Amino acid sequence: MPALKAKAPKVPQAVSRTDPTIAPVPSSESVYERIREAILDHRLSPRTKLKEVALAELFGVTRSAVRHAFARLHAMKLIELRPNRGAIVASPSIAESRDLFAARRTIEGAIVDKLAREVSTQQVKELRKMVQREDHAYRHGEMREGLKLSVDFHRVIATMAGNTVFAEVLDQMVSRTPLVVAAYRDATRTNACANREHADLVDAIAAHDADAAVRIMKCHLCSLESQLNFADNTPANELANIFGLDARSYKMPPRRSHV
Amino acid sequence: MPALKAKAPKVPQAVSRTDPTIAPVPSSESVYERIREAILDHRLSPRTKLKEVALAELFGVTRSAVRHAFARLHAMKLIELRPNRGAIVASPSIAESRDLFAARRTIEGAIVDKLAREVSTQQVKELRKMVQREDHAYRHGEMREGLKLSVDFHRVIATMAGNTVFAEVLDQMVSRTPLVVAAYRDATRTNACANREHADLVDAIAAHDADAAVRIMKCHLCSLESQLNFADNTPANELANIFGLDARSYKMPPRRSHV
DNA sequence: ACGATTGATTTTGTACACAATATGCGTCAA
DNA sequence: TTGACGCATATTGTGTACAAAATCAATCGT
Repeated sequence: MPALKAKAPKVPQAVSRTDPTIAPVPSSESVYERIREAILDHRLSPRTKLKEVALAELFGVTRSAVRHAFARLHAMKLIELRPNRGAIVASPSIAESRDLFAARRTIEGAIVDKLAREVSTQQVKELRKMVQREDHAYRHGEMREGLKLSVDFHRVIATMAGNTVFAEVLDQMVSRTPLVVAAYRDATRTNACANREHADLVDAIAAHDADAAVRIMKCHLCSLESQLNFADNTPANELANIFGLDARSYKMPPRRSHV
Repeated sequence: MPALKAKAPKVPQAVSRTDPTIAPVPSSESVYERIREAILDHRLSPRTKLKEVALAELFGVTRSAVRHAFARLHAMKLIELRPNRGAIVASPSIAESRDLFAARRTIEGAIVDKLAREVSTQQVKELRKMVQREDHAYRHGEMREGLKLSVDFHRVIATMAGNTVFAEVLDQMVSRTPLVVAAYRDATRTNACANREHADLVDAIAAHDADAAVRIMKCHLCSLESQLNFADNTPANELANIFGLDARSYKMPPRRSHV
């Protein structure tokens, strides 16, 4: 059977020069993007193991590139790096998930407060366009596209507010949120209602009503959080989270048990 | 000279199972820590070039380890990674510095608000001890130690507040602040007065007076920021920042100058 | 039959060699 | 003298080989 462990998929990775695409983009960048997208799209579930060689062959790059991508994904808290045991898609604990939403309320509250006071008509126009596209996607049942646009909406608001530090921090938090949703979403509910709240938020911002904007944003985030089930959903992850263990490491303790 | 490229510093990484915390694991950890400390201590100035081989030989590790450390330092925004041109200590722009302080006011405000409501007597005791040690350091002229304790004070408060997401985010921001100070500090002033404000803050927290604690924290941060000189200090960095350029790349424009 | 242990295989970690790029210096022409 | 060009050197980027560690499966002892 090992015979079919063919070297065939061994792809020439010296393609850098033969590849007509622009040079300045390292191959690890695209790997990072593709894995990131997959996690945000819920195509990769929490705790999924990410094998270096498999991904390298899949994307036609070397392990080094995958490894670089892993480093960035780890910095964004999207994956967990376990020494000598590889990378897995991060699985936020319940406490961490709650903390994440609490932090988002504070930070996005501050962001919309600032934006509502300083927003330009051009920016309002752009925001309305985004809400419209998001609405369109949801109406046509394109949930995946809608989710992505919804995430982008929060990112764009953060960027518009003009504080680069906040924007960077929030980018990480917004990216982590889909992971929380994937881990704890309540199958009996739907989170498509978010769009209405986005529209209301833009109205408040357009009216320069900072207080209302802050209130709507915090309410929006609370609403998102309340749609999650921190009680008994996704039991496998739950167990692992409760005990703070990797689901695959139950056998570890015996090592020193008889000492 | 390559003779002293000692193989000696082989580090044991088998401790991984005992430490479930975040862990890229390797000997690069110590390199990361040492460079980080050096930046926080103002021993490494903004825009200082960090050569991979030099650091590798200095610390007795391989380039790979230095490279891993660079990746983490970059994630913490402590260094800048310029493709094919190496790493330099980050030099925050004026706008970025202001954004950083604004973000800290918001986040640390939220943190002390939470802490003031939930703090335990044990935690208060620990905070008072920290203030005392900091005071002791400053009184004995140990500015470097005082600065480190001052930074730690903010980190400890963030940890005590119990929101891990906030704590992580703030850790990055607090770490970046010494860089801002290094780039824009006003030589005519002293920032040793911060200690009194720390003491007042602990008093407010101990009294569970959240509003006062928030006010004092924001005031403290404003006070820190006001001690910086965003006008004409450290002219070299200033120039580079004004034009958004790397100080060493003035020769770049000629490329298309005659078009 | 169950659990622990050992060995084979898979998977990750690290050092190193070579390639690509940037940098610095010296020369040359206007 | 000034600016541009090109070569020599220095520095970073990347692929690969090897070593260390974990995983899996089958075996052995109780």
